[in-house]
Amino acid sequence: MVPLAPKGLREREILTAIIDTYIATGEPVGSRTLSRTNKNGLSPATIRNVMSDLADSGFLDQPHTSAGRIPTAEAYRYYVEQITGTARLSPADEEMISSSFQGVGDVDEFLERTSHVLSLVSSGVGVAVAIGGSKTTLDHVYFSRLSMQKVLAVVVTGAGVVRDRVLRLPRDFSQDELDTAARFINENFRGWAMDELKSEIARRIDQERSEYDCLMESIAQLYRGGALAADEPSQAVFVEGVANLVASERVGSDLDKARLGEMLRTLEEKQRLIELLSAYLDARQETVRVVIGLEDTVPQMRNFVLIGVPARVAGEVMGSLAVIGPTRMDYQHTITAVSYIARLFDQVLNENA
Amino acid sequence: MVPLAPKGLREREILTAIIDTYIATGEPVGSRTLSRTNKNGLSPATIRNVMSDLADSGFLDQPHTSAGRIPTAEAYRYYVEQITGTARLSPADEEMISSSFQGVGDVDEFLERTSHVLSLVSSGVGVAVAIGGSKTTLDHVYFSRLSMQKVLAVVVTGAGVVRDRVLRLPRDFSQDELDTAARFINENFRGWAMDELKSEIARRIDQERSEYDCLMESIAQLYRGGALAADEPSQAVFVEGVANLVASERVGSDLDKARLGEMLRTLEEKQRLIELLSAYLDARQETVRVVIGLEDTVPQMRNFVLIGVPARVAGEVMGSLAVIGPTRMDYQHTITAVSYIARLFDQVLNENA
DNA sequence: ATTGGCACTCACGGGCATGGAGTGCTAAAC
DNA sequence: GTTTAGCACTCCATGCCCGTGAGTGCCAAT
Repeated sequence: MVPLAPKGLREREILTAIIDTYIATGEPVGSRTLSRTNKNGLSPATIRNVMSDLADSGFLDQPHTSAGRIPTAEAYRYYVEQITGTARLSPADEEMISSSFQGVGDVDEFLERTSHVLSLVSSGVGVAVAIGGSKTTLDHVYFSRLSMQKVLAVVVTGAGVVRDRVLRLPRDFSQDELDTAARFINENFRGWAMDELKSEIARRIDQERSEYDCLMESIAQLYRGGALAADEPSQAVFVEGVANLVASERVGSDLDKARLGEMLRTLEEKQRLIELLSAYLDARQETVRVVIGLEDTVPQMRNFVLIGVPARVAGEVMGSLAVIGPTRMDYQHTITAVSYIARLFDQVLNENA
Repeated sequence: MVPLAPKGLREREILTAIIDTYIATGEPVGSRTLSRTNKNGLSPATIRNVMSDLADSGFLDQPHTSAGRIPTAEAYRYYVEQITGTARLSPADEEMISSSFQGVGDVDEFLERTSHVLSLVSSGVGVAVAIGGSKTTLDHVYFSRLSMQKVLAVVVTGAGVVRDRVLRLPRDFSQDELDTAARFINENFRGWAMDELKSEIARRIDQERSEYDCLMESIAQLYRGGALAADEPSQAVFVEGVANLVASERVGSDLDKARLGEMLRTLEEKQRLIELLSAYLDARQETVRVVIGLEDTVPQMRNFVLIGVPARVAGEVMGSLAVIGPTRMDYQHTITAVSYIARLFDQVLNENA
């Protein structure tokens, strides 16, 4: 295991300077350049020695023998830890961001705008996914007959999330039957956790199989039709800002067409994104997580990082917000922006509770 | 105005052959190549003469003096007209496509899958937008109190489209009030066109301003809160397959990073896409429209074409389906695929009526 | 009308020299 | 012991040259 941080003060200073200039320029940085830019009047030779040490401890790489050095993943990890928590968003940015969420009513809408805003304030792709957590509770359901064997089911959860679905059922239902079924569910199960509710209904269906009454049979059919599927992975995935991947000068020029294509493809695979985010973002963590070294699990994302955080409303996880961007990015700014939006998320949607 | 089609039979044959090979190879095609590939034993010199004529009448271009010829927009238009209506989708493709729409319940879901399927079967980007046409009719509404001053409004239209919205209202409503308002609307306005309904309600609100009764006042507030906004541009835009823009070998290599970036940006501007589609796809037209020369209105889409069709359910336009792809594409296949999906759209969603 | 022949034009790719940036090492200076 | 200057060496990027190949346009012959 490589050491988590370089030992000496001098080493740390120089490493930070290298990363700063590399992020700014994108060119491998050499000792001469550094000696000129840096105020402490160290000669190129001295810096060379330090750089050599840093390379030995795994913080720097060189693309080829006679090129400058570039930071390794380890170096970025050190760098991010270094700057974490030191700054806040500028008032102008806060204003810009929070005004983007004016008039947002539900989670999906918020997430959609999130992906948009994140793509604007960062040099990466804004990603937001909704996870229908199994801890969501039922507020009420509503059924409406649309046509022969077609029923509209609306489920409102405790957190104010609304899901509607059109069900295709094996037999026709009258609106009266549907109302009765809805009333029964609402009176008996308001406030229940969705997964408990579902297993309870499954249990009752089983139990009363022999002495089927009409109501239970209706509910059984509605249930099998997927009426209560509000907690199924809702698959709401919002991705915006892919243009940044090609337009931003920050993304390495080594991103050739083939890899760019694979990245775009990956970003369009919603299931994949959900897995990716849930793999890296622990629901328990409160703070923004910066994942450097995405290529370990997603090879085509070499030189990309994930900056994300679980999105909570009143403590309950409703999804994730993240930026997927080039390692060469303004970490400071992006981290604070992601964090700020997560705070807004709670704040804005809490009013629903 | 350039002539719509070359005159001679020989000219037409050669033009078609040129376009075919250009679509296949992507290289400017020269007289020698053509003379070898084409069965009719014409010498390169003859072909050169014909090509020269075709260039004069505006069907061919040459990138530089000593290169082969490439088809102009006009040539593609001729080509598309030529092949229109001559072929059907292979049974395997039909099977693949129609199976992609298994279990689809509502318009948005269908459109989302459409964009996906189109991106798979074509070498371009699949686009599908929902247009809340003003001719939609009301089936019924349903209001539900979520919390203080927050109300869930669900609008079901005659075509079976469901829209839910969370309203933030100036005062609190009890569920009873909401039920009364919903009942009033449902009993009086079922089957009305949404825009007539809205102006009628606006009229009544105005008229009864003096002798406000309680019910009318509730409805006024719900209406102002946006309860009936089901026909507002629903902004549902689905875009998939942008990876094709970089991965497909069909897209011209002249698509440099800058332009690719602009295209991606354009494809993410939903409003822009809606305008683009509605500008080119006439709601009255029944058949697939092929628009060659997108660069006239959207400069960054040079060398791209739009293949689209309005999506109808029982004659009512619900949106548009389209492919935006490189001029070098399999027109035959894409056109039939788009057309087939439009037919499926009607078929699948008609069951809702 | 069609064809063969011929000179001319470009784009593309390989080979080669050049310049610049950077490293590593060693020996001297502080 | 740390820092620095000097020097040889490596490697990439750039620019240039030039040969090759594909293609055109034109003209004269069939």
